[in-house]
Amino acid sequence: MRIGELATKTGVSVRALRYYEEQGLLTAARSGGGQRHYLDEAIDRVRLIQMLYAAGLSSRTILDLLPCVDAKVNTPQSRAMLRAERDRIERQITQLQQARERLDRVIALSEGPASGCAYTDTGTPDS
Amino acid sequence: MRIGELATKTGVSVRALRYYEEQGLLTAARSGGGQRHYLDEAIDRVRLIQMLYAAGLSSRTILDLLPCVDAKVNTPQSRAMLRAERDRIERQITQLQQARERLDRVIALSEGPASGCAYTDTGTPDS
DNA sequence: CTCGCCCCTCACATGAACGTCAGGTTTCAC
DNA sequence: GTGAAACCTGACGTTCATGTGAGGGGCGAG
Repeated sequence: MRIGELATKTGVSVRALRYYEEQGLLTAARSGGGQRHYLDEAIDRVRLIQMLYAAGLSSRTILDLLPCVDAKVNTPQSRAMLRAERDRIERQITQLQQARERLDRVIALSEGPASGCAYTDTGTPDS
Repeated sequence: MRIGELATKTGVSVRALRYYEEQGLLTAARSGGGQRHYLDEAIDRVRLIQMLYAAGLSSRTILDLLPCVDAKVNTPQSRAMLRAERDRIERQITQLQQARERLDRVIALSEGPASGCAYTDTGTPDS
């Protein structure tokens, strides 16, 4: 499969895919004229990369972690790295939960007492 | 208190505080020569801003939300905005939890079977 | 062979949240 | 009143993950 198809199937832009390759996160075979060809596995790979990006990891960190995830590199260092990142994520989850609680409190206040708000407005009213 | 002290007390850089003001997130009185003077309340304000930044909100979004949080602006629109952001945060928490689970699985694999790893290495070995 | 669509490689642009340097002013302790 | 520390306003630099052309080549259908 060529790059456009992979882009479509993963919902990631062509540019982003080239960028992933540039960063060493994704590899592709090249056919005669230099066009990239991907295996089906690339789809999962891209989804994993996206997941880690969404978790706030940098491409550099992802590059370090990928060998641990798929090639099963397994050294004390790699385990420490994995745990470190997981802990980072945990801390971030905690922070997010605090922020959410803060917003929840504000929301409760605004919806609660003396708010002239008996209805529950579940969507943004078209402005 | 002047900007340097506020920076020290909040752990945020002077530059960042000026940036917050530039973005309309933080206001300061000016003394004769143009220097910023902050009330003690500014400390909490900055901490709130940091919390929201940490939750991944943009300065623009924070700017929109702050009036709801502290000036108690309370309109259907503001409530919808608050809920929208809280939901965004919730979704991000979910994504992070998925990423964490993924890492947990990898960690379990690497520490578990046939790993020559009977000890539990809780820290990064000084490299 | 040629049209059209997809692909290629530069390489500059973007936006967010600051860092950093330059050149100048204010404040405050002494 | 004076010198150093802290502050001021620009304004350009940085990093990251892309967006966005420009200019040119690959490749299957007819």
